[in-house]
Amino acid sequence: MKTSRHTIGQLARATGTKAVTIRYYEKEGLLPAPARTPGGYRLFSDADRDRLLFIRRSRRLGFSLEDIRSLLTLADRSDASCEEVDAKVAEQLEAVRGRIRRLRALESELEQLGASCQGGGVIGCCRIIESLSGPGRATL
Amino acid sequence: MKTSRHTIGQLARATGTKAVTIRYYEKEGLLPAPARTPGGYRLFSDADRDRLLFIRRSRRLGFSLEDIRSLLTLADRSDASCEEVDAKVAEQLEAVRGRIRRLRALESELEQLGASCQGGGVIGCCRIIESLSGPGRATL
DNA sequence: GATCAACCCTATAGTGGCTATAGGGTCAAA
DNA sequence: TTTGACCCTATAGCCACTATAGGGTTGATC
Repeated sequence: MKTSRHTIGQLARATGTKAVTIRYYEKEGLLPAPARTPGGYRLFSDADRDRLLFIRRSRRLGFSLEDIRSLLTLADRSDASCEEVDAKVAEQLEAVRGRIRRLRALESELEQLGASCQGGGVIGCCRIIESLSGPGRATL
Repeated sequence: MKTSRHTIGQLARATGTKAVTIRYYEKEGLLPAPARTPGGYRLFSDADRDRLLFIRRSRRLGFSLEDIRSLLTLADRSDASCEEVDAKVAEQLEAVRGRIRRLRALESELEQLGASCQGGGVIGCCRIIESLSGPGRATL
């Protein structure tokens, strides 16, 4: 099984990533500068493809590019300890849980707001607008 | 009770909004251009403060500035029907629920990922890195 | 009236993670 | 050689702010 070379379009289709995004990752230093054809087209190796898949999977899990940069650095040093990786995952999990909590609070506020309006009325007596408008607890 | 005038700093403190943000809302047309002192300082009325509070409450509920623009327009025409307002709220509620669903999926993926690593090991045999790295289902 | 700190002004650029556009060049098959 | 699909770079835009630079105003105190 020889190592094949792929154009950016092939890589894009194979990974579900847009070509512009791949170039962006390269510019950000997440992907190494690939080989080029005489005409300047990028030629990616299988290793490049694997690295890109790693990035995309991590992004899907909500990691920032900065996080992914660290994860990649760790992944490249196979003698490093697992602890940092573990910590990053735990941290991300906590961040996600925090976001869920805040969204749930939002959800119930919006439910209440929606329930206050039965429709058919006019703005003048709209409870939603009323409740967004005040009462102004802020005394200036 | 006379209408008082407030500097941007007073308004900022009263509404929990940074002065730069207030100026930004003005530039975006969400707040009207306020009165000015001879020296050019902004002077806000109580109506301005109420409008800003409306904006901030709506933002806290996750509405975009574009949504808020519509809500403000509706709120200003007290003879308009409630339906549009109601629809906006329902739409926002759906958006929030969608985000919660996606975050919950993320949460459980991250839980699995975290559970796969017991710590103490080295990257070379780290299940997390392994699982982010592959198996490459994408056959190129 | 001078001084001072606290406040305010505008304008511009940066954040993250892309996406869109303009204006071109390359490649491979027919 | 022509066509059409593909690729290149560079720049600007998206959202909702935030940060910074470089200055001017205000009002209380001396």
